[in-house]
Amino acid sequence: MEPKIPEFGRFAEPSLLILVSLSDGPKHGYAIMQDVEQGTGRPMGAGTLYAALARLEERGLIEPLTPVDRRRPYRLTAVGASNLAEQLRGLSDFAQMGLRQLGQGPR
Amino acid sequence: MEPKIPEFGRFAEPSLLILVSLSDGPKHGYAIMQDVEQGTGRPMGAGTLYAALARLEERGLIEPLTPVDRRRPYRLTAVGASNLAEQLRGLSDFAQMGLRQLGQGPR
DNA sequence: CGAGTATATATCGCCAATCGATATATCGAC
DNA sequence: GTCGATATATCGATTGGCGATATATACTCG
Repeated sequence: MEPKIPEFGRFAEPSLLILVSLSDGPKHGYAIMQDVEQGTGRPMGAGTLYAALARLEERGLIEPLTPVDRRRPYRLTAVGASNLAEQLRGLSDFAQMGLRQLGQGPR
Repeated sequence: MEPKIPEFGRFAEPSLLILVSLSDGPKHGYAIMQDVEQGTGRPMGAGTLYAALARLEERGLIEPLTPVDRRRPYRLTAVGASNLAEQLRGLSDFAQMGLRQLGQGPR
């Protein structure tokens, strides 16, 4: 396990999925659910989603926009975006390294 | 979030780290700890490690070899290896997709 | 109009997993 | 013989994910 890989401490799958979805532009919760389900093939339960949204906001990675009707949209903050980029780079490096070590070329 | 990405349900960071470490060859717990710490820069506590090892064994992803002295080495099973490969491929695809969407080329 | 489905958010409780701390024992070096 | 490194084990607290349930509005089709 030679190469150093950067921070991706306690990376929560649903949270990452949410951040990636939001990197496409602001969305409200339900739209994120659909987007993620459509992208992964697996639905993300409402419990998971809204809990994760609350945590992400609390940590300043996303921020709420002004609600339209019943919709409460969120967008990535600058911090959230750079944090996401860092995590994804770390994940990518890690995956590449792992695959290399497994003896199966990096795709 | 267009492209479909394969299964990597509830991917546990420490477990993945352990599997990747073992993909390099059989190791006992303490050696895994050192390997991971050296590879990530962050130490993995003993609690996390041995709990994860127990789970991985229970699920047939790793198996114990005959102990030498105090050392209880483990190695990847075939199932563990293919499972790991699958997860890493999923992670890699996911990371690539996310980075692309973030507008920062795939490295 | 009325029924049923889709949209939309919220919350509760269970369980799985991580983390930090602590315990215990052996080994090697000095 | 003491100290630090090696080695494994376990406990308690916290976090986080998941499934279920609740509630309300909007849309569509007959």
